[in-house]
Amino acid sequence: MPELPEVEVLRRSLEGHLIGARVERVEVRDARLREPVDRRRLSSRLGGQSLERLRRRAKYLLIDVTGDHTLIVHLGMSGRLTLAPGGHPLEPHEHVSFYLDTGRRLCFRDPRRFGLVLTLPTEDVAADRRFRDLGVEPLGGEFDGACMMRLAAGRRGPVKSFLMNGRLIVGVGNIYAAEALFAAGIHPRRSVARIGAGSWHRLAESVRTVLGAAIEQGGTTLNDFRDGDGSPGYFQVSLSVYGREGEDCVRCGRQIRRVVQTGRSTFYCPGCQR
DNA sequence: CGGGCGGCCTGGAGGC
DNA sequence: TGCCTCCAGGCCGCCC
Repeated sequence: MPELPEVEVLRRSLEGHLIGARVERVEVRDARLREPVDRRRLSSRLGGQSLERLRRRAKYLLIDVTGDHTLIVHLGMSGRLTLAPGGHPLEPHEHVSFYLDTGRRLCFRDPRRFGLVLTLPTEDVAADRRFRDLGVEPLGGEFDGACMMRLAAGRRGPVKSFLMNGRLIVGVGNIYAAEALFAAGIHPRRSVARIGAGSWHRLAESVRTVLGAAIEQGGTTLNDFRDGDGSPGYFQVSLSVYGREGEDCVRCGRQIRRVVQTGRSTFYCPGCQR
């Protein structure tokens, strides 16, 4: 479900409700996520602590708490993190619940259990194996066409795989890779070795523009994305190619195609993307 | 070393 | 209605 825009929308929507709140209790009902949830660590590191800051790195949500620890949440494919009244009935697949002194409950639910909930000492986050090899933030100041060109130097393989390689660039998943390539007029199968400076510049701009627009519109809700307040996003109506196989291209009128690339669907316009 | 692919899970959609 | 297959927004590790 969630790529960078969805996690950023989630972060922004939760921030106002969570900063300053204290965790009274953590309940783990099903510890079997992508990695087993460490119940005792979660409780001892979060219990009684206040939430101080919400950050995002790649598709991870990072919540710094007093006591110098950080709660790390990754939504995987089907995860959600929402606020509910403390006594509200459990959501389906609500595997982890954080009971707050505001009378509300932060609910982590994840039917497919590809998500992640863990804590680390704040000072250890950057060097942790999950974070140390992450690539550049596409909305950060250092990301531009020249940066992409450097990252692509000496590489081969299709540009779509390059865009989705989290060791190079983070946060761009299957939806936004397709949308950015459409916006830049680049065919998803084009080899990175055959992209010139002008195209890299356009692609970098497209990535930033698409991600930024998606954030402004509350993310993409295809099935189940919700922000912290339970509100869906609206960017799905702005998608030009993703999920639109057989429809007419908004720009040139030709039919959008779907192909499979490294096991995943790729949508593109054969007229606009070369 | 880098790229491709299967596997991890469950649920929803669509075909028969 | 029910059963089967396919497909899904991410990521890791194995294989070549």
